[in-house]
Amino acid sequence: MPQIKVKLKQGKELSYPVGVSLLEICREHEESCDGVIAAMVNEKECDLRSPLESDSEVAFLDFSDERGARIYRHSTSHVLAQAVKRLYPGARLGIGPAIENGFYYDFEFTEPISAEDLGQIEAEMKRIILEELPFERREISREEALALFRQRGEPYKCELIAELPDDEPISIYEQGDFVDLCAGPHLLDTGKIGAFKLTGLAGAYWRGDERNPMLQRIYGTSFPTAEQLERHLELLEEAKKRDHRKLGRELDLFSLHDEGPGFPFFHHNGMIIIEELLSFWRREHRRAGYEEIRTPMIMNRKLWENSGHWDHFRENMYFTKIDGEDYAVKPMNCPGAMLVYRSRLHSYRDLPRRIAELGLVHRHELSGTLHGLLRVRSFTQDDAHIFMTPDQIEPEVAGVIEMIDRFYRVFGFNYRVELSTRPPKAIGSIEMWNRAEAILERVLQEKGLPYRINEGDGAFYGPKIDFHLEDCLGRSWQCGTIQLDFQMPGLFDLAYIGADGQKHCPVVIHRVIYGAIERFLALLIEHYAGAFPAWLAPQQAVVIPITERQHAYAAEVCSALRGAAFRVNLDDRSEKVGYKIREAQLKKIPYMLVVGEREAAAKQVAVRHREAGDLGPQPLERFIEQLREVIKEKK
RNA sequence: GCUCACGUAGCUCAGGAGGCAGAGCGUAUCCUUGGUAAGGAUAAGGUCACCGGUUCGAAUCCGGUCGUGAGCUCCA
Repeated sequence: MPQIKVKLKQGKELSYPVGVSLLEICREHEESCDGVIAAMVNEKECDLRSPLESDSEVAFLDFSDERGARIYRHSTSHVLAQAVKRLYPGARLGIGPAIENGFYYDFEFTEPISAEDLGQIEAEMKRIILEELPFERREISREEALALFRQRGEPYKCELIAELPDDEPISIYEQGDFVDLCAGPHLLDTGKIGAFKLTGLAGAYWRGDERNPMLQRIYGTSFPTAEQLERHLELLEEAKKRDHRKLGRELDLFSLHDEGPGFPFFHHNGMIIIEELLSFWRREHRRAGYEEIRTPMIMNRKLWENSGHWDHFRENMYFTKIDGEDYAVKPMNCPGAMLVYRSRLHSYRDLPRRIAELGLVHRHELSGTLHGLLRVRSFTQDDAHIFMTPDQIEPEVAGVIEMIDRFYRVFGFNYRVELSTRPPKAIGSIEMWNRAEAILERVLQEKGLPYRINEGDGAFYGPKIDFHLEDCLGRSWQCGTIQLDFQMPGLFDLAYIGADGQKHCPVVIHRVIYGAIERFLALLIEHYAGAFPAWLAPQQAVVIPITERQHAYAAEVCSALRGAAFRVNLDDRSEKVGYKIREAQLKKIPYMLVVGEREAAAKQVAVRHREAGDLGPQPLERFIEQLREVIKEKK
């Protein structure tokens, strides 16, 4: 019998007869096969059941490997689909991939199901797991596949098969009475699934297109052990405690009202944080050579026709009539900045001209997309438009990338970068777009920033580099963005006089750092779980007298701190220290200054820090210096 | 906008086969002056989201509207 060479990850080289299965190799050479989910054969994911036909490099995957976890959960989604087909034979299958931390499967039910039905489906899944049905792969021809799924009444599967590329082998996986079109690989059998839970039910358009029918998507997750599942669910519960909507109410930062859906109301505490973010922002921007302007909220329709917004953004805009003429509430700041640029002549020596604006924009977003402060209908962009000569593009884009990185580091945010390319609804020539995209890509590569390409997601006037941050549940939100624009300066007839004495059209970068202050604040709340560093904390310290006899001294301490420009309050209610401390902890105030008889006599304060606890007494002056330092360092 | 779910006191939530609206926290007043995460007493507080229907009677059942949540689509 002919032999093949098998090289294992550990470097061992073995010889086996052709057709040996990965499972046999695993049994011989892995300490335990229990946790092994699938294998990588020459960098390709494979079922353990599959035979080896030629010399191969083999590595086994368990749940700790991201690919292993994905295969594990994908197999769970097949069990879900099997359970659904047993309970609802008329249900049609959509797709059922693994996602981050779980999986989903889309179905079209004859009658919509509700969340209460998930329990029954879970019970059926448990039965399927106990049946230990093997996942069996088969490769079949396109005709066979179409016939099979047509006969089983699966039009969505047929649609997928019809669109598979010609050279792609079509594989199906069978487990007992269930068959699914699937590239695989899968677990050995359904019994290998340890613990799972169905976590949600939602609508989802077939193939993500709103013109298609809406299917019902069942979400779930699975883990090898019940303990791991339990821990995951607990982590989710913990994460929900950081939710900015909950903390925003508890810390009195902002509120949302039926009277203005999507239009947030900021309270005093929220305003303090915003003001700190903005003054930091202004300092940094002045230093980086930006000027600041403010343009009107409402401008004439003609401006929006000129800018292209009327044609490309109208469904997101609000309108009004003034003296019988159409006006629009600005959804973007760029046209205003264009007018400011155009209000005087420019020499190439004036460029780059960096014009910033903290502009409040309004956009009509679909009601179903509103989400706390993360998705609103009015928001403040920390915008700037950089007017440049073409040869200034790369250094300016690089400068903005550095600035965004500098800002996000201050808060300790990890971010993800995307390059968004030409959308279907775009203005300008394809050549311009290609050029602009190439420039952005080049700068990203020079900066060595890892990035993902987001095909067709650019603004209508140009491609962009987007910076994404995550919320408490790991959902990703676009914040910073750098958009390159060769179109709008031309539409507004902008010019500068070049070294050659001729008129030239400048290029523009649209960019934001925070993105929207509202969204950034929401992410900050979740990032810090409401416990803001002292420079941002609405209240930086609270003075806590122990008895009424220290009220006068406490008031003195409080006004000394206020005199030093700190945000401090005096808690002179007739409550016990423990009570006041508990309340200050819950309000996440960084410093609590307890003053009793001893402190009053020695002109001291007993400092308690929100996280570090009791730090003991110290002279008031020393505390003031320390707090000043902490605030300056933004720690 | 679409799918499913939800809407009871400032907050968190009970309850309700159709018959006087409940708790804890918070708030107010009084007592208590207490050394590092909840001292005690009393009280106030709700057209049960809104509009309509069924009914002798609706917070409860039905329909609609608005809002909210999880997703989808869309986006800073």
